[in-house]
Amino acid sequence: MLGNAPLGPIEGVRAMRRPTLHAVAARAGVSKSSVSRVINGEPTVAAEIRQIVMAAVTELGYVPNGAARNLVTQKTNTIAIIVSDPPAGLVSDDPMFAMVVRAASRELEAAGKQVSLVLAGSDESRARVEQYLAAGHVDGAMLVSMDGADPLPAVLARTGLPVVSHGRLSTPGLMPYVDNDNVGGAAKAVQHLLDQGRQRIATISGPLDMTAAQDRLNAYRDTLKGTGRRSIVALGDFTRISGAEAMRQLLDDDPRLDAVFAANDLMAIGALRTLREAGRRVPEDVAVVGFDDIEAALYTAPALTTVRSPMGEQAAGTTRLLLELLANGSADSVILPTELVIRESA
Amino acid sequence: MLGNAPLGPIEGVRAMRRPTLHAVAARAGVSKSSVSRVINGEPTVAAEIRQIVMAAVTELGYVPNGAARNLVTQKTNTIAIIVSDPPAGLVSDDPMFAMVVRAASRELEAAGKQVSLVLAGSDESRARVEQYLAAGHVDGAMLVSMDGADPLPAVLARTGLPVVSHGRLSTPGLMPYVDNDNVGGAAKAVQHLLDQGRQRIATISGPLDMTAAQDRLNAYRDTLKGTGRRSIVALGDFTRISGAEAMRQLLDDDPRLDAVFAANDLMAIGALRTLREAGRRVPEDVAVVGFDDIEAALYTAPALTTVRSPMGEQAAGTTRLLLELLANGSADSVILPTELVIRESA
DNA sequence: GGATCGGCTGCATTCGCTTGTACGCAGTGA
DNA sequence: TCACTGCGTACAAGCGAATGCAGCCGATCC
Repeated sequence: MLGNAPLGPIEGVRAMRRPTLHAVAARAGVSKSSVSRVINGEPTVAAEIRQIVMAAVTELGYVPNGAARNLVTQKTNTIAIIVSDPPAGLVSDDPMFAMVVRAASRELEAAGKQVSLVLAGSDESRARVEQYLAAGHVDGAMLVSMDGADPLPAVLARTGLPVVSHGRLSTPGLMPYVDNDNVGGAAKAVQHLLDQGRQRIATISGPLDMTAAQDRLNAYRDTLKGTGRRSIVALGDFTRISGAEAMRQLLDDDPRLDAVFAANDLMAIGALRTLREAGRRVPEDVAVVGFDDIEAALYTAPALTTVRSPMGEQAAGTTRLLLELLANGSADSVILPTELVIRESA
Repeated sequence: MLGNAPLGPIEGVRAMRRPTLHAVAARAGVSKSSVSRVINGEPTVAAEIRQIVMAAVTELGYVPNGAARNLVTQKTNTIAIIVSDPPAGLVSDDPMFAMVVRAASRELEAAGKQVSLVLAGSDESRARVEQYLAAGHVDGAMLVSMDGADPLPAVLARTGLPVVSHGRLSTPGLMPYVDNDNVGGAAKAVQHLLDQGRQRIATISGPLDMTAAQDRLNAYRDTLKGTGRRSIVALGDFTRISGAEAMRQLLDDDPRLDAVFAANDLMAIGALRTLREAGRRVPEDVAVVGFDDIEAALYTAPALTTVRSPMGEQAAGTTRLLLELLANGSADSVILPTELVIRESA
């Protein structure tokens, strides 16, 4: 059906086939094996031959065919970054996505690996992902922001493919991961509010099928425990809009609250808007603390007090973990420290 | 150096080789060709045989090997998304990146294509990109946010690989693209400020090696022309911090300015912070208009008046353009309309 | 001077799959 | 009954590169 461009719109030199190993060998007057050895930098090649081959390579502009190489070596030099995709329509400018994907890609490219980006959304697409990985397109995979209900991690772990996770998974022991100290960070945030003498401290939680949200909520509760304060919880999903809505609900539930700990900065930003609309001053009337310390936290009015989680570090660390797993066959999970950053909002 | 896992940490069933076409054929008692035809959904297969083959496939859990398939078909079903990467260290939560990569990935996966994400940063990495594409790893590529100085577009265009660009390139005619109406949008923004009776209208420009920044700056100048107002320009690089700094500089240059058009929302957000620090009220003292209408524009205080550019649309459109190019051998560039969104800041 | 050794090369096989071609079989018309 | 269609199937030839193995060479040793 395709092929020799019968009268297609592209005319002229229809991309004369790229030169092959064979062509280079012929040009250099040596065997294919020798060319292959030169290309792969094997030391068992006479300097003179190496020269001749290199000359032929540059002359012909030879580049080894990836598919052929993958086929025979059974390796692809490619790593999949698998990101759970929010339901369609909900296209968000999630800073997490940008930071993580970018940092991980950099680390992988530095290690000479190629990156295959996979969005795991619907069930259907998840089946595709499984097929894709089973087809041997990649040497390993890195999971990003999987929720607890997702069956993908378990499936992947069973394939025998080296896999690591960016963030702890609900099901323990499936694969190594790099996470940050959500519990410690959230505790510091709430403690800071307590230290300020805040009496009614609410929280806006993330989606509870994600461990980061669970950890942060639990730490909030644990830190409040024994202080005589009750916990006031609203549920969000880590988006700005959900933060704004949750804040509205919190104000309804307890109009006298004087502090809010949002489980991430995006929701904190949403909460700030609701508070402004409600005529509450921050931090005088209500103190707000976020989590993550995304760049935007520096630009809110007032600037956001938050917990710094080293996202770039975490992504790079996860990548290195995978590379280690690939090299050694094993790797140990890592927890990165978090730190309170005090600005204006609390 | 590697290979048969002499005494590596991974023990036990070392992933018994995946079944091959051959194995399925043997199990089903037919030839490999028949299995291949069934797998590829060719109609010239008897229903009975198809059944038997399918049974064997599911029984053995067969998944065709990607590399082998790519090798013989000379296609990879993979598209590269090539994003110019800011210099290391400068890891940003660029909303553009998230939106574009996500939208494009979705569109590609919907079309059954796999996505290869490539960060083009240093010169060295750019050479790698070229090699990668020449190695036949992908069927086509999509360029994102290339600056004018980047030689990559020209190189790629010469390889004969189908390539499209997200956003117009400085060098015209190299490849089709999808852009949005930067000129029209910027004109609307500035006109809005004029309509308000603003007298001293400044602008914060983006990096001038990008066409989007050029277009927006030119439209600013053209719109001001003939109104008796002079143009006041500061240079940014599309980041928040650069917006904040540029705003500081503008206030130095002309303390009496009463309006600013920032070439994107991120810089507008930075400008808002500087204005707040300088004690200027927005919009009473200084009106601010941004560009892009990223989600964050809804959450600034005051909410940002801006020009909506359909980023997700643009990314999806660029993807479809590439698919069309792949299918037809040609495709026409597209310009998407932009629209002024009036909120509180102007 | 002849056997041995070590360093390089080239040959042939292999990876797993697609596809052009030859061929078998049953059904049809003469 | 036989040649003729046609549909479907099996066979075999690659796709392009990596690699174990044999063989060639000159150099070394006795």
